[in-house]
Amino acid sequence: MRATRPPVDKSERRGDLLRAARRVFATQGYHEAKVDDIAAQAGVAKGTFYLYFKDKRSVFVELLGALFERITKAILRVDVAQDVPEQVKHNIRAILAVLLDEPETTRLLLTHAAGMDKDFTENLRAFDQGVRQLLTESLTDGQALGIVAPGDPSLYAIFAIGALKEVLLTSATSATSVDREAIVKALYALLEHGFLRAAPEEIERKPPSRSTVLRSKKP
Amino acid sequence: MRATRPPVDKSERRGDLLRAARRVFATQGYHEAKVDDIAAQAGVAKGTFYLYFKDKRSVFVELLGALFERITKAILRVDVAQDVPEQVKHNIRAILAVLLDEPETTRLLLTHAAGMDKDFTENLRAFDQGVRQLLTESLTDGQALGIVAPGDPSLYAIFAIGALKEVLLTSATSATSVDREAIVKALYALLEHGFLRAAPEEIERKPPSRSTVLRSKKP
Amino acid sequence: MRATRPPVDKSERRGDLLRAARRVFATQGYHEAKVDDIAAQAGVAKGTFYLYFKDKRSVFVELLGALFERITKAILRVDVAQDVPEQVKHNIRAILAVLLDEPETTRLLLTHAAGMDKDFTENLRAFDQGVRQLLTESLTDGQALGIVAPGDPSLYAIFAIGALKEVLLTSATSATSVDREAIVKALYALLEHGFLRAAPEEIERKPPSRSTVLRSKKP
Amino acid sequence: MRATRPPVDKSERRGDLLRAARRVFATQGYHEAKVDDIAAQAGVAKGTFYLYFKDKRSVFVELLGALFERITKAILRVDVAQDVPEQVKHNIRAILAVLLDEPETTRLLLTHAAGMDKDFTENLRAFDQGVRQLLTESLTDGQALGIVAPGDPSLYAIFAIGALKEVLLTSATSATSVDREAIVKALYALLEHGFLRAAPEEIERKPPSRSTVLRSKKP
DNA sequence: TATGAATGAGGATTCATTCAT
DNA sequence: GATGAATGAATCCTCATTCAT
Repeated sequence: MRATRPPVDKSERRGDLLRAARRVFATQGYHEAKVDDIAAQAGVAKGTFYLYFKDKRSVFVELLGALFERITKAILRVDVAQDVPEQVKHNIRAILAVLLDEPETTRLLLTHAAGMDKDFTENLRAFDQGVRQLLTESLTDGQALGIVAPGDPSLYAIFAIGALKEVLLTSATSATSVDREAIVKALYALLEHGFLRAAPEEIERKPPSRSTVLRSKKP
Repeated sequence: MRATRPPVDKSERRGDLLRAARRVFATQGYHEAKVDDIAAQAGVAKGTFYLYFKDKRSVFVELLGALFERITKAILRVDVAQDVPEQVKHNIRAILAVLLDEPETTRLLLTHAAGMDKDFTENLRAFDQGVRQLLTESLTDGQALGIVAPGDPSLYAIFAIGALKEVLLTSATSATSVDREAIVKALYALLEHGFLRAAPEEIERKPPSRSTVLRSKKP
Repeated sequence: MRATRPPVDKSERRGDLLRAARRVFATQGYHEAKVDDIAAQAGVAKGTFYLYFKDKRSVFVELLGALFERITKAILRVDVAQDVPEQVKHNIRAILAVLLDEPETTRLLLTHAAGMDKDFTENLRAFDQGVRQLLTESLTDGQALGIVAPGDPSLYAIFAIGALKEVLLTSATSATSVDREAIVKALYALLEHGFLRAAPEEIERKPPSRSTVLRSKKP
Repeated sequence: MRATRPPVDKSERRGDLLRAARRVFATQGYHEAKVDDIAAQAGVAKGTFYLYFKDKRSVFVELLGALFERITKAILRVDVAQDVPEQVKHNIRAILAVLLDEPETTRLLLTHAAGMDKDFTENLRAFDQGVRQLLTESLTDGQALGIVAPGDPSLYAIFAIGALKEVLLTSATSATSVDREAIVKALYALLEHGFLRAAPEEIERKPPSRSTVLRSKKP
């Protein structure tokens, strides 16, 4: 009846539970994850869970909150006075670093966060909003400087974010590991030139070479 | 025990319930949606729901199944022998038509489908897979013809899908209505040229011709 | 949400619930018995029931399974080389001991088991079959030795079982306690001589032997 | 929407439903039988059921009530001044006739009636009581005349009834048809002489014929 | 009469949370 | 702190019964 596992260094407990929760949530999703499962995964009794967390929801929120923070920190506001391409790539790289290192949390964010809760969905939207906002502003700055094409900058932000999300989702979801730098390059290339080269009239106008030039990834 | 409401108009019921379910699921998410809510929304008693659907899950599945089908039908495989840009735009337009007309179902798909069920998540992945596959193949064809940039075509597919998903999510999520044709153009422009013009020096260095011309499409 | 009742004495709970279920099932029958009733009878909350049993059906099955086992153990295969009458009486006595000590379980078996379930009915039939089979075999052995009258031994088995069942049912059903030894004797007497002495003239008319004649079915 | 099957002779309906109910109840048991099943089996709509019967329970009660009546009518009180064996056999025969002709109703009575209802169980007990009573009285009369062995006559009644019930149950339950007259003879023989011939000492004492001797045990 | 769509009471089951030890 | 037995609110689903047509 008493078990009281040797005080594993005390404050380890909370981390154990957090990690356990992350794994269980990522595997089963929020609703199929039972507090029992989390406790079992952490190797403690169910009651212990409640010594460290107010309730099931709050662990989930905490896990994603921490992720939000890390992502937020990882993103540097692009200074248009500096080397923009490098900053953009840096941001992509940084976000990938945060999220690909924690495929479980990524799964939480990208596949299980939405199905959670009305309240939390609001949270999530707020975060998304924030990121989009930030990016939109940078793009607007960029347009002023002519380094971003004219057009709706928030649409551009959405596209960029969507593209990034989808690779992350795919990576976090599939078992295969990925070549991060390849993603960085490919995504940056997309932002800079797209990947469609279909412009017949122009192709006709500019006879031989050029498409090569066009494709010449990123000078 | 009572038999109240006269059969309204007969086969309306099923449609009513389907619509009610769509709304409730979209609003509350699968788990917060109670069968009672759906019935109430449809203006019938709880038991009536079960006259038309096996269980709560099956309505959800049916709603998304129908959506999958409509999306699948909407997408035309790009024939690289034809006018590619137009076909690409057509596909974007078609998908937008299906999903922007039903923001609720779109919300189901993009925010609530994942939180459902392990089984259903599998379904969902299969659908995603299918779409990605199709697009990847088209892109591969395109590469052979030089109208798609070299590089990992499945990465391109992922980017394109992600960008599209994100606009859809944003649109379906925000109250504001959107200018579809603007989205079509902007997305197509992204695919064709990206939006970063990050190397002014180079642009200057490479005077009049191509890239400028090419890019000048939109303004 | 509350955690009330201190674990009493620990593993008592299961037994409490089992007993409670037995009583409630015996009183109300399987279908009229609500899980709430069982929990209430055991003095615990409904949820507690499910800590110890998978579902309502499984308690019922467990109760009867245990009974089947006890009955099966109680019955000794008659060794025709030994004192047969004593063995027969022993078996009667043993079965009575098992079943009269638990009138509630007996009621479960004899009046509520059949109304349960198609599946369970099958179970029940199998048990009946087994007992009948065993008895039939013994009787067949007995016939070879001339200590069982000629005739269909399975019919004899059925009669004996039926007679025993009916006393048990009557006893378990009526409030009055019974004199077990009286039952043993009376039942044994039935098996040995019947109770009808209906043909005085014939007995007189047909002097010594020919009881064969007497037996000659239907005078 | 209208179907109104051609008025199959009107009063047929009730009989159809009764027969349908009998079959369904016999097959599935009272609780697994759905009113829908009965209506379907009778080839009418569910609502029609309620035009002829107050509720589900009442059909069941009616079916068994009719059976009770037929059984009651079939049993003739034994007149000890007449040919007793023949009367006994007649009763056995009559009961078999009623019940073996309707194996379904027999199944209702013997396997599904008990699991029904508290109220109905009372009903059933009353009927059983009545039959037992009647038989007990006859046996008591018989004892006065010396044609029934001494001993508790109600116990004898119980045995006889139990033996009969069990054959009926077995017959109604197994697919194989049975030789009624064989049952009559065997049961009567049981009542008259039992089937055990196990009396070793006596066997030694009465060399040749023995079985007669054996049988002479009680009188 | 016959129909069958609609109703909603009723009950089994789950699981987050509490709290006596 | 740790434990895990106990709790009961919350929901899904079934199906006998009703009644507008």
